[in-house]
Amino acid sequence: MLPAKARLRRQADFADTIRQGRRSGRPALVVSLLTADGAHAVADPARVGFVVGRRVGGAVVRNRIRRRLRHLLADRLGLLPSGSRVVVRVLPGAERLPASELSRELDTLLTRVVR
RNA sequence: CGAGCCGGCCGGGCGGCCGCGUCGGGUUGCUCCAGAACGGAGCGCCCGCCGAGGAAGGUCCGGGCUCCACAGGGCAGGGUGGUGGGUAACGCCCACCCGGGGUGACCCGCGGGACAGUGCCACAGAAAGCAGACCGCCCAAGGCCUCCAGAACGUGCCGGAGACCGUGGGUAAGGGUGAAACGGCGGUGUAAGAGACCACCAGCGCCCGAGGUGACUCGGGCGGCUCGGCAAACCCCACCCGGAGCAAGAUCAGACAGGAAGCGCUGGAGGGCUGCUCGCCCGAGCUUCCGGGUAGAUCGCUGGAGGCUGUCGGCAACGGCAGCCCGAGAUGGAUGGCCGCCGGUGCGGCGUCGGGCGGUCCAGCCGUCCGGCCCGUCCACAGAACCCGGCCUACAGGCCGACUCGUCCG
Repeated sequence: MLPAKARLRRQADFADTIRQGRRSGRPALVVSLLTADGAHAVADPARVGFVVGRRVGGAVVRNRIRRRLRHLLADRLGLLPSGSRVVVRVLPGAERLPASELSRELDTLLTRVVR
């Protein structure tokens, strides 16, 4: 799981990241990344948030996909630029992917976005 | 053994690696406060405890809790509806009564009132509520026709019988329709019939006796002989209900910018959280439009109508007493992720082994069925958000117990 410091908590963080960040998508996921601009944020670790719409499924399904992704992101926090913010949007269908495919999808999107 | 019925319970298990949240403890890590010292706070790190459900769900009832100054009367509105009990309370639960279903264990019932009133009863049917009568049955007089007879023939007339036609009257037994048709059956009776009368039965009303806290049941007598259903139509009766909801509410921090119009300042605008009204009370601001700002932290927040065991009372729901235990508190929202093994159950596999049957004289081979093993696949419904008591809905599979019916054995 993600430690508490690495989570996006505020509505404004989500809105900024999705609107201004670099975005890359696949049929299952969409990843947005916003790198830190000011010098004040360089010391902070990267922070991650998830958007799972109601169309994905019921509460149980949405919780599960979010947990799986959170575990995957926790292993990859070191790859992200420090101070950056990441939002992962989950599209319907992602919950049916097996673990290996889900991690592969996430990796391609992350490398594309980080560049 | 088979079929059924009722109740209770579980709803994956074990292991490896890596993680998350609250709380408690430690800290020779870093920063800050305080500084003589003990120390305190935050961020880390280490250790330990605990960490989703039977429905956490739908949000349909009932409460606790919080705020609305007090929570008063009437009307309106809403809800409930056999009886007795349980409970904080309920629309819930238990027991019983009544009605219906089942051979039975059991199951089902939104179960007050239709002489307080208004209204409705589709289709069919003559007629759907208070009286009436479509077909039919019967009687009377009339018209017309046929037949018989008056010893023969023709015509007419008188008499008798019958069919048909319309008229007047008597009937409600029969027909047919319907969810429901003015009691059922037998007899007396009659022109035909009819509770017109009689016996029995059903139903209604009244009285008496017995049992029960009661709903009600059982028994006896009398009466007039019979009077439909729908209140989940309005309605009537009895009882219950103030409103909003944890985004309740409280504290702290922080931000901003006001302007215009209208009404009013104690003979009073406006307000007291569903409407109207009476009463009581608060009361100097209120309403609309334009423009601007904030939506952070802490508390509420989990120990409670709490669980488990024993015992006593009670048919039971449940309650009393005693002992033991502490079982989530997140806030972009923890309670998990990846993998392996085991366990289930159904499906597929022409994979493999064994057996039965059929084809061929046999072996072999082929077809089909059953069982074991292996491989693959599948293993439900569903995620706490202030907390409880219920209801309803969803749900793969499994376990336990009581009882009923049928068959067989002793």
